[in-house]
Amino acid sequence: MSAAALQAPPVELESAKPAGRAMHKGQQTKQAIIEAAVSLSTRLGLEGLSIGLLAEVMQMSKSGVFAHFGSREELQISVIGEYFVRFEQEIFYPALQQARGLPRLRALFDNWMKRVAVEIQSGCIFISGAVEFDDRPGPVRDALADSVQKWQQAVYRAVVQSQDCGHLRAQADPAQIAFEIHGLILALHYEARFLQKPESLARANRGFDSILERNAVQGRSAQAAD
Amino acid sequence: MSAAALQAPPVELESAKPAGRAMHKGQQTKQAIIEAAVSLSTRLGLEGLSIGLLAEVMQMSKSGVFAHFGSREELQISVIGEYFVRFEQEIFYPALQQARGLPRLRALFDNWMKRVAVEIQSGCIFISGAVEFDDRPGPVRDALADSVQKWQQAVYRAVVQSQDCGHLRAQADPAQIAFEIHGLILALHYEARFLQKPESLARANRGFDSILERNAVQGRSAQAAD
DNA sequence: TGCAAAATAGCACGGTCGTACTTTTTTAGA
DNA sequence: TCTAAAAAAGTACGACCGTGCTATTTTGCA
Repeated sequence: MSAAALQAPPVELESAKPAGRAMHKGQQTKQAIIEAAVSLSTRLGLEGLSIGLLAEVMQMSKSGVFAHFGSREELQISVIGEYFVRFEQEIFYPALQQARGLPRLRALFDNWMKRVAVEIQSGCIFISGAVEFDDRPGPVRDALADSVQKWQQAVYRAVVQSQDCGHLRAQADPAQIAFEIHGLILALHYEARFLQKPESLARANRGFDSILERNAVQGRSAQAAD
Repeated sequence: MSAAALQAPPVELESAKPAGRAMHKGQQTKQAIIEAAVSLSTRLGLEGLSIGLLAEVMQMSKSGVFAHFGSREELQISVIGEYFVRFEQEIFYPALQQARGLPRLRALFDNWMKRVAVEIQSGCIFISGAVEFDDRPGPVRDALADSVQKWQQAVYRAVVQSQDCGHLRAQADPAQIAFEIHGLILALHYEARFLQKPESLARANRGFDSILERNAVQGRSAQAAD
C-alpha cells in the first residue's frame, strides 16, 4: 500500500485551471505535440500523420516525440480525444445555452455548419478517419467510433427533445431525422471540399430547413416553433 | 500520314466482343492487373494500393506489374477509369431501360442502392478517393473528380427529366434534389460501413421516398407518377 | 522455324516509416 | 546547490515504398 502511495504523483490536486494547470514540462510539450498532431491530422488524415513529420513541425527529434506516446496508435488515439473535446466545446456546449427543443437543435446545426465551413479548408477527422479505419479493427477505430457515436447521440437527443416540447411531430422517427441531417453534413463536406462547389453551404442549410418543415407539428398553429 | 497509319494497330476492328476482344498477351494481363487493382483499391483506398502488394496478388514481380503503367499515378488513374466503367454498366445503363422521368430516376437510385449494399463490405473509391485527394491536386484528383461529376450529371439530368415529364414539381431546384440524394448515399455508406448500423439501408430508402413526395406535383392528381 | 519485339523478372538505390535501445541534457524538489 | 528523475536526443534496424536499369523469358509474325 505504501509503495502504491509512493507511485501516485503528489501534485495533481489543484486541477481546477482549465488550460494552464500546473504541468511539468513534459505534460506541456505533450499537449503542444497533440495540438500540432491534430492540425496535421485534419489535413492529412490520421494515416497521413507520421511521427517524423510531427517531429519536424515541433522542431524535436523523432524519439523525443515518440517517447510521449509509446506507439503511433496511442498518438492517434490522443488526437481523436483532443478533437472530440474541441467538437464538444465549439458545437455542443454553446448550444446548451439555447432553450431546449427546436432552438437548441437549430443552434446545434448552426454551430456544426460553422465548424464545417472551416473544415472545408482543413478537413474533418471524423470523416477521413471513418474512411481510413472502416475495415481496420482495433483501438483507433474504436476510439473514433465512440466519439462519433457520442456526438450522434447528442444530435438524437436534441431531436427527441424537440418532439417532447411539441416543436416537432411526435410521430416522426427521430433516428431518421438524425440520419438525414448527417447526410447533409457529409454531402456538404464532400461537395465543398472535394468538388469545390461553394453553393454547398446554402444547400445544406436549405436541406435542414426542409427537414424541420416536413416534421413540424401540423395544424394547431405550430406552438412555440419559430 | 502513312507513318501515322503504321502506328495505328492493325487489329482493333472487330471490337464488338465485350470482354475478350482479340488482345495480345500484354493487354490481357494489363486488364487482369487493373481488375485486381480495383478490387484492392475498393478495400484499401487508392492510397493503400501498392505495387508490391498488387504484384503479390498477381503472382508477378513488382517490375513486371510496374512496366504496364510507368508510374503509380498512371495505375491509379487506370483504376479510376475501370471503376467508372463498372459504375456506368451496373447503375446507369440498366436504368435507361426505364421510361424517362420518375421511373428512370427511381431505377437509378435503386441500382445505386444495390451497389452500395455491396460496397458496404468492400468500399467505394469515389468516397475514399475524395477524402484521400481532397487537398492533393494532380492528375489523379482530376480523374476522380471528373468521374464523380459525370455521374452526378447523370443524376441531375434524371431529376430534370422528371420535372419535364410532369412527375416532379417544376419549381423544385433539381440541383438541391441531387444534393440531398447524394447526402443519403454518403450517410448510408458512413453509417453502414463504419458504424455498422444495418438499418441504414432502410433509412436511405425512406429518405429518397421523402424527397420524391416533397417534390411531387401538387393538386392535379399527380399525373403519371407512380 | 527463326528472330525481332514485347513482356516479365532481377536487382539495386534512396527514401520514409515505426520503434527499440543508449546516451545526453534538462528539470525540479530536498 | 546538489542530485535523482524526467525529458529529449542520438543511433540503428528491418520493413516497405516507387522506380530506374539490365537481364531473361515469352510471344507472335515472316
